[in-house]
Amino acid sequence: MKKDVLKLENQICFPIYLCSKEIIRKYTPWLKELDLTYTQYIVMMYFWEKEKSNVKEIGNTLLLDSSTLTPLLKKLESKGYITRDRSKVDERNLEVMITDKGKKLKAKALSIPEKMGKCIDLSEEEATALYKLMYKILMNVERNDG
Amino acid sequence: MKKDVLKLENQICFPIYLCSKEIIRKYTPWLKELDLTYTQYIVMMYFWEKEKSNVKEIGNTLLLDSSTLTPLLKKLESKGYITRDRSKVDERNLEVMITDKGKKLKAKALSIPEKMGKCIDLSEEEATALYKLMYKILMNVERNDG
DNA sequence: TACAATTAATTTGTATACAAATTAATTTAA
DNA sequence: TTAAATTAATTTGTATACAAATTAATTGTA
Repeated sequence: MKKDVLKLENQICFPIYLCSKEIIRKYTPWLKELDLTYTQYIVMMYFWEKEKSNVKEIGNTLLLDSSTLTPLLKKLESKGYITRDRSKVDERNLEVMITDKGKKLKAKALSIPEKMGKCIDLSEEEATALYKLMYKILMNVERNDG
Repeated sequence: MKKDVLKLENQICFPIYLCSKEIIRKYTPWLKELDLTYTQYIVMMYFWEKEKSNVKEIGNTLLLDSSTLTPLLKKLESKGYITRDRSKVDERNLEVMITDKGKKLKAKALSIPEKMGKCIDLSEEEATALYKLMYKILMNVERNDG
């Protein structure tokens, strides 16, 4: 009896997809207190490390299409967390910069990683192994295409 | 110097989110040949195992909200892969059933898991470890809520 | 047995996601 | 030096996702 390769149970991608969704669902109420969605939170984390950037750079780091970022960044701008201005050097580029309000938001987010950590509840070794596997897959998947 | 818990690099959820997205992106062109999206593919895999179901059952298995499934199932119906009919026993339930055309689609999908496996490119041990970790997280995250 | 509570699916509203087409600015090359 | 090619961001179109509200059917109970 040959193994059914299309059985859901035999898929490795399916649980990754589920995990991603469930984790984001878990974040949602915590992020709601900061008036952020998960993707907006990722973008804010990016700006807590890097004061100034542009759409292309953000997209390269977060693996988000510019067409996803454009409305998202407008949203963050409307909340006062970032500014959006065309570069004077090259007007094709949009300079995106975090505001003071955006920087202050970080303090409110400080408790979230620990809460999520408790929720995920992996040992140090498990988390490290998972981390490595995820980046290995990312590397491999990206190997051949753009 | 204390570790910055909000650094993107220190997040375990972020690479899971990236992996999920990148894997789905990788599936897309292969599934396009079957006229399926990734979520539609998941639902079809479900029906390749279970001929008949309903919205609630599908949602419980695939962790998809009924409001996501309603339009998706209508789409699969319009492609002729499933049928949708109110149960005569309890008209609240929608009986969803795979068609012959839907069953035949499986043959065309048979090569996809191997292609994706090559793309992910993990050893047997790595894949097993990852699989276990994903289901552990799913279990843990679901522990407290509904 | 009516009426309240529950249940299943749908609708509505908001926010991703990404491919493809478009726009506008800059660079390359004939 | 100007037309073609490239580049960055936006717009458009389609498809998830899920919470909250709604609708319709069934069940529980006073």
